[in-house]
Amino acid sequence: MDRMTRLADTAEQVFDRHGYTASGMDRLTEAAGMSSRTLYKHAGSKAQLMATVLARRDRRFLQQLEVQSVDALFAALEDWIEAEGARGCLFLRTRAETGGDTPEIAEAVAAHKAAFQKRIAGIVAADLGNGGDPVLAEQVLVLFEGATHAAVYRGAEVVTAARTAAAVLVDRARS
Amino acid sequence: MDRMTRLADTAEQVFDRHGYTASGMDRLTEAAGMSSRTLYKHAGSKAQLMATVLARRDRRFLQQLEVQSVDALFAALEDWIEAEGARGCLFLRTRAETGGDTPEIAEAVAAHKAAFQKRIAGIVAADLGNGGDPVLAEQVLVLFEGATHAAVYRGAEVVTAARTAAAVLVDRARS
DNA sequence: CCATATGTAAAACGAACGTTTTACACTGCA
DNA sequence: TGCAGTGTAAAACGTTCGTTTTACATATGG
Repeated sequence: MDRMTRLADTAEQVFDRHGYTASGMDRLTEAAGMSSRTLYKHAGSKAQLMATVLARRDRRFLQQLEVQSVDALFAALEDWIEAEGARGCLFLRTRAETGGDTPEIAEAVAAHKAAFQKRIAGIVAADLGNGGDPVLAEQVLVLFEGATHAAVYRGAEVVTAARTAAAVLVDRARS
Repeated sequence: MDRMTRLADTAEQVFDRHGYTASGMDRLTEAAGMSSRTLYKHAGSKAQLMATVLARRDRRFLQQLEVQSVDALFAALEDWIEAEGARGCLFLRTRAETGGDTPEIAEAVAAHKAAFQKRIAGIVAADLGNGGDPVLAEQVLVLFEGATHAAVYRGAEVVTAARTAAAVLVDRARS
């Protein structure tokens, strides 16, 4: 396991649990088990490190969402939350923390959300077996985002509620 | 307009736009137009100031949600976003930023979300005209939370998508 | 007209911030 | 044997953090 992987993995955990601004470089170097000199050589800066973390998380997250039905989409979210916990969306949180003033972070967030929305639209189209349904896709996206954030304080059961709600909407759109 | 009101109002804007940690006391004193000494006399500390801000926002937000139907609930969210913009939920953002390590903030967030969930359950019960429907209430909450957060990057139109989705679910529950 | 309260302006506090530098140890290849 | 390359440990950089303090101005009420 090379140093950049180890650094990005531990940084993702620290940033996710304590927030971007509140996570000092001391905590990151200690968690990654390397000196600050090595960290800066590999990561460039704190903001670049966060951008790297977000890019890797984007890949990992979208990989988990490689499904062909809306029901499987919410099943995947259940799996994700069970494995990672429910702390809301790291992308939106980070973007809000930095107020969009950090270009590399703002770009990583925008890229992720665009890809995410596209993925949802594709899943809805595959599920319906036609060219897609933009309104339904938007509703599924809202349910997904809502489940992600409501799970923070209502628990993982809200994903089930979102899942059955989505099933109703898909069923309606199919006929 | 007394000083505490002026302070809380401007602090809410600053915190909401730039985040809790990233908002230094200098920016707060300057925005509120008062010396740091006066600020600390009235607010106690930065964390207490944020807790005060959250408590006031909780009152204002729930006031806007004093409606009797699910449709009016999402209409109220549309109004809120038009007036305040879409930056996600300040409560969840602040809680995530502090990692729950600041008791007064964690308590304010927990109190708000409990009241919010109770309000939704009440609106669903009023709309259905019966004792309520816990599953439907959870689904409406997820749609509301989802619209709040999706609006950040998809625009206020997602609220309309959530609104029509909620109408479908309510209609189904009524029969 | 003095006393008290309440405010401002600004300096100062120690701590923590992100980042860079210094000094030194270990590897692998000529 | 020697020389890069890559790592660590730790001090130091200047800045900013949240908070307190000092010194001084202003208004109100007995």
